[in-house]
Amino acid sequence: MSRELKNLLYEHVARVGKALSSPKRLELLELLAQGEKTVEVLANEAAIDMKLASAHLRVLKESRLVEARRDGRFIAYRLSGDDVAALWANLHTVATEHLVELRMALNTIVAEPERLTAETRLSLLNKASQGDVVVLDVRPEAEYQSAHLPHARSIPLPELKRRLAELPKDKEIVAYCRGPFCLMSNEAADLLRKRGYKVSKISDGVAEWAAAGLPVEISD
Amino acid sequence: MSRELKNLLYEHVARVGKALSSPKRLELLELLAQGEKTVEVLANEAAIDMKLASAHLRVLKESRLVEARRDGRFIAYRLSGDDVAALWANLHTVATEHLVELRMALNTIVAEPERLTAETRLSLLNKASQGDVVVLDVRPEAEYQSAHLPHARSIPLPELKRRLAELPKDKEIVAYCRGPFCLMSNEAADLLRKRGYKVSKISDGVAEWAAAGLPVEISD
DNA sequence: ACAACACTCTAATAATCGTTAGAGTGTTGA
DNA sequence: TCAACACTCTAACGATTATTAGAGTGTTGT
Repeated sequence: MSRELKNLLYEHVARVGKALSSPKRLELLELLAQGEKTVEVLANEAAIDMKLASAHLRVLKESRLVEARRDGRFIAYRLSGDDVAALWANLHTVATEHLVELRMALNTIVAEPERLTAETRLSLLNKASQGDVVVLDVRPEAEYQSAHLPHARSIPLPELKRRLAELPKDKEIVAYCRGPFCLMSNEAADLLRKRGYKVSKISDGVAEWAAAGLPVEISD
Repeated sequence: MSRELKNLLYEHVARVGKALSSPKRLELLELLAQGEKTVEVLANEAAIDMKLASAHLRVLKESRLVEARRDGRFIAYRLSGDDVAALWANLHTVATEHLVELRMALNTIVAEPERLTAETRLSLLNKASQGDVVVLDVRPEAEYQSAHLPHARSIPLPELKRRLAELPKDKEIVAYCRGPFCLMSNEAADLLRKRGYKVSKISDGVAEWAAAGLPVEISD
């Protein structure tokens, strides 16, 4: 008697799983984890047709992972909650942990599969608050405004070359961007390293950072 | 140039999402979160054909969420790691949090949608360790052996009626089972309440408990 | 009121998935 | 060595899903 009701429960959860079963939707979700964005922006950044982006966003909306809001002629989407960003972080962590193919694919892109531990994160937070390291956010400024790591400084990747003067040569610099699948911080680190800066990169984005239970800052 | 490589990453993660997109697979995953089980047991408990169970388990295995091990004539499946159980807990939490339909469906089954907070869990752990409450595990004994909440006592639901003498009438009893979608602890609580016991039920199973960062016990 | 814009909705196709049936594989006990 | 067992694999079907095109909707600026 309760079997059909139980099946109903699993079916509802499976709706969320289904929303997470398409690469494009995951990419959109990661972009939305950086902050609210319009369909046009999302389509551009994910390099897909706007109609297709709209269709995928509809699925995400029906599974209640994202919410939409009309802003003039634009429609802006955002995650339904911080727990959705945490779910995304959890999902790609499990995938990276267990899927050998994913780890190999990651290795062909960046020779750095190491994940941050609770200690490295805390020590970074500590050093950042004391000014011992410069935490560098290389995402677009709007995403920095939406949320960023504590004490982080914003220099979007395209502006980095002409804003080098803002960075100290004697301090350690730690660059980050959208998360483990984002290459902006790699490019930034390569650029800075060539110019003689002491720079490293971390794979965390704000979603991963928050999912680890650490605080993020929001620019008013 | 890096776009195809990036797509590859999302495709791999989507494989895990795809594995989570079928109600039957989620049910199997929840059963496996209780411990290692054979295909036959899984098929019986999920009330599906063994061939179908085998097919679903194959998908789960290909997405590396579960592992298989031959044990004589039987093949036993288990989760690939604790992070998989945590992912399942995270998934159904997000679903329950945001999907109105799921919450309503849950309400028709149990009139109790409340989720445990960090404080309730800690206070339960505290009271249990001091013997102020009896934590009662009503799952099959094998699942208790595999992992159970700290200080929990095992009385499988089918044996409860004839083992009432083991439970005190003056102490608070807290029953639990496989998780928020499992009804065994509800049945147990109903039974005990009718007999005059001071009993309540929590929605946590070992997966939810562990996902909250709390320790679980394993019987040797 | 009208055109331009930023989407969304509907419809239609090809590709993929869930489920079942039947044959095949590896293991155990006689 | 053989039968029984506990699965897995292959093939096949109907049912979904991804993607695109074309028409439709609500908003803004003139």
